[in-house]
Amino acid sequence: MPELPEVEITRRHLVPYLVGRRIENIQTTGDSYFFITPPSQLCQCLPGRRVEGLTRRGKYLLMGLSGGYQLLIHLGMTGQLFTSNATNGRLLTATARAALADGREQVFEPDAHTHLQLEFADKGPTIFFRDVRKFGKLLLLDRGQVHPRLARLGPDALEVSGSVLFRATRRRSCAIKTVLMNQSVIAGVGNIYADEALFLAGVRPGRGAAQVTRRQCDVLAQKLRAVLERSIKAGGSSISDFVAPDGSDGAYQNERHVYARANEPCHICQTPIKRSVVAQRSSHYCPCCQS
DNA sequence: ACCGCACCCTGAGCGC
DNA sequence: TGCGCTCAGGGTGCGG
Repeated sequence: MPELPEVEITRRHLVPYLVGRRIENIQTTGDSYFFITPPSQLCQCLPGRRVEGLTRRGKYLLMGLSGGYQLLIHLGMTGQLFTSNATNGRLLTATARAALADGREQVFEPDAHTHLQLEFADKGPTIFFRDVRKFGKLLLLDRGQVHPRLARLGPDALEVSGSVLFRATRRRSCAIKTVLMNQSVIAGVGNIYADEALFLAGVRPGRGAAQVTRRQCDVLAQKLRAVLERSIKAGGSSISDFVAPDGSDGAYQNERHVYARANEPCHICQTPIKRSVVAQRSSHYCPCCQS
């Protein structure tokens, strides 16, 4: 489940593999709703273009292309971007794993879930976009076009302040966790890091947003930034599908305090972690440390 | 303006 | 043992 840290790690890994290279050819799977821009149009527009940059807005990646075009990528829940020299067994078929064990050069074999392949004029590593559940999004933006979804995004979660959070929580009847995950309030926070930051701030996910004090908003914003920065350092969370572009797994899942730890003891007070549903999402908290 | 819900899709896990 | 069904999972857009 890629959230801000996983998207940022993906971006950092891919920059050296993308920027300055010229796309020669692309391959796609067939029309599907997650291709906001139809594959036929991508095939027409992408080849020949040089990649000029790769930036991130919240959980979105923006690949800058020559001619002023931009490819907008959202990884959804199970989206993966990786290079053809990635060697994570979870990405490979049995044949490819055997080849790797034999010391032969590993070749990722695109499967039915590999929706986009970028091949480059320099014949170097290919870039793959794979998404089993198809919750991701691919969209080509024309010169100067700003997608409404991007325009609506709030400040990046790495830069969120207590005052932004405090203002957003006033006169709202929803739960504090709903506010944290609202991308137009803060861009980049999903279920895992919302639960973790709420734990560190001592606030229950289901607490009414308007009941959170100014002081708690400051702490929450600070913990949120800390948790995201720490996860980026650890290589992200590889809880289900996340694999970095070089094939490495993240390690942040080993540092989790509450997420997906229902019934396990709290790291602080040993009370069993509780699971509840907030905003239609499973939420985890310590009933003793959080109020 | 804000909130809650349906929907997108597939694999894992369970029951028969 | 094997088949088929149910549901989890997160973000977004839409309807109320």
